[in-house]
Amino acid sequence: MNNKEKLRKAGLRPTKQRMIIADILLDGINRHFTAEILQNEINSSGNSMSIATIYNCLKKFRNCGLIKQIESSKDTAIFDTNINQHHHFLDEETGELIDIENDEVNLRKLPEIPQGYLNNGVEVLIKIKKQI
Amino acid sequence: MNNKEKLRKAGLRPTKQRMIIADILLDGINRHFTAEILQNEINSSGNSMSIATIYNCLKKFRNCGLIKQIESSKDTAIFDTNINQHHHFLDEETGELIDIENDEVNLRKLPEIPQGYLNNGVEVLIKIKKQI
DNA sequence: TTTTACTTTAAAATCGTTCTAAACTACTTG
DNA sequence: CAAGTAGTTTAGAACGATTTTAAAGTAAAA
Repeated sequence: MNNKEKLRKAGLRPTKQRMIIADILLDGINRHFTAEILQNEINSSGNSMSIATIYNCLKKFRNCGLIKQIESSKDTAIFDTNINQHHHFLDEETGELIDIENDEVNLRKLPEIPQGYLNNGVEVLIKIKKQI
Repeated sequence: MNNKEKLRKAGLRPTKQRMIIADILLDGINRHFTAEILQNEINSSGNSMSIATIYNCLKKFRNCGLIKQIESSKDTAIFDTNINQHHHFLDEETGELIDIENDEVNLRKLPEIPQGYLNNGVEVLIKIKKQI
């Protein structure tokens, strides 16, 4: 399925701008990125785009499940092109994130989901720090 | 150990402002809060404090391990008075966080920590959504 | 004490992100 | 294909959380 079809399937009009971003993000490679990093990649690809459009686009892509936003206490939103359930190592010093595939983690025991709620995904974060 | 001693032990001068905040936060009750919520509690306690001081203080307290900051993609920093390793349910719609005690989660298998790094804490986040 | 280093403060600045409203464009319908 | 309309993009203004500034204040050391 090409990117135009992916956008259509997600209920998004395949505009010129969304196609430029889809061509960068939806290439099957797992990446963590911020709006600013994406803007640099757009510029490097010989295109340009208003930062407002980049934010709009990221929000739409995220809401459609084309990308994920990572839970992070950094001041800049971090997105992930890996939309499968998976986990992360986090170096809190540098903010570096490293993917952990889902099958590398196994939960023996999970707590009961609160009354009236459904499980909507489990994320394991392993904080790491450089050895001295 | 009283709060003055706790601050001293953490390497922080027990100033008037830090004592006010310590009296609110270090009462043994587990709470999630933002700088704004804390400011309201300070005001309710009949005190007042510059917002810059509140941020300074939260940063110092966090760096000393007196409180924790929660990994969250919300635009406001969320802190936690529970400094023991534990986990959370997160309702992404509302942002509500519910504590999960560490012994309610058991990991059968953890990935190998990357070369040159040490494990610095594991956090499990279970995203939940309201049943329809 | 006196000194020194650290802390607090109000106000300004900064930074990421969102809003606004006008111009534009993809899609629908006739 | 033409015209309409609903959704999109844009630059720039606005916003909200947080940090910086620089001056005044305070705790601890000498």
